[in-house]
Amino acid sequence: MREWEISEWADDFQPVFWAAKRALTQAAEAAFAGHGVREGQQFVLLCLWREDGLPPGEIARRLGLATPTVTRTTSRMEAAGLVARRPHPTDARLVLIHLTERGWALRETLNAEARKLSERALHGLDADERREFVRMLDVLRRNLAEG
Amino acid sequence: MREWEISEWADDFQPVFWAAKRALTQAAEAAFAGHGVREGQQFVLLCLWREDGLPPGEIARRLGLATPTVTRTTSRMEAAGLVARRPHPTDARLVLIHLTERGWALRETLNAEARKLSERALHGLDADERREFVRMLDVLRRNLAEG
DNA sequence: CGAAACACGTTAGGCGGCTAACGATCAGGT
DNA sequence: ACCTGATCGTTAGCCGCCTAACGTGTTTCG
Repeated sequence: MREWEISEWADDFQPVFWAAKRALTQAAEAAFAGHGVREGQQFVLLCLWREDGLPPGEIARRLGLATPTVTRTTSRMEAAGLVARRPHPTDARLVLIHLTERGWALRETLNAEARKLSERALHGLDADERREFVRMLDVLRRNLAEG
Repeated sequence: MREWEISEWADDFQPVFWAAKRALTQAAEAAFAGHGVREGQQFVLLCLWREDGLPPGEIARRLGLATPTVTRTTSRMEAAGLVARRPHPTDARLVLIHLTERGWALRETLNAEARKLSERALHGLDADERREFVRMLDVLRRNLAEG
């Protein structure tokens, strides 16, 4: 039996990764939804907790996202009362995204929620395995990063 | 991008996974787009190559997706000439998704494309590491699977 | 000093994922 | 035979992600 007859793909890496990705996305959505934060917004918050008052393009650059993604995400977050838009004092092209009190207030809560989620996701893997796992994920990202 | 020295979360597992997931999604999109197949549709094709003529609900069950996702995806694939809808001979509730000639013809091409993508993604990891990686991804999925 | 080149955010539109609600069909119990 | 309850596919609408096109403001250079 030749190898390509055993499984369709050379290995089952892609289906397994795909399934894991959807599982984590859904679990994260469930974990954050109760606090009015949608999956994906947590990384924007993470970014702003580290440095508040960034323009959308800079957030996109730091998170590796396209700028329109950040524009629309922050619009929704603004509607949800998490952030506020303010004009840049000297450069009228720029818009600065600022955390609201509510955005700051969620910091500890969401960090705890994220820790719980990671713990649940990685349950059964010891510290070495977790390190290896994160390392391999990063290898993957670097391998696929263009430019 | 290299901006990830996250100290906010207990570990940086989630951001790294998130970045890897987007990288793989985009790379897969790029790999399949030239053949008129969009990211996500490859798994429906994989499913039908194994067993043609399945109803949407069954495809959803096998792939772990919600039924409406499959309904819409197969609609787009129908418009793209990859599959065709046919009524079930005895049960009028069911719709059977059949591969077209074009859907069958892409089998080897897309498998080759997928192998290339996996090879590129996992470059630098030996066979043992790849097995471990896939195993840990599956642990993750099982840990997060509800029910 | 003015026009071209550049930088920035937004809008428009597409795909992939989801849940909720709807309509149609089949199967079971009375 | 009929009404009830499952089962199935589709529609509608939300969010996350993307690219392309647009409009406005800034910078640069002739």
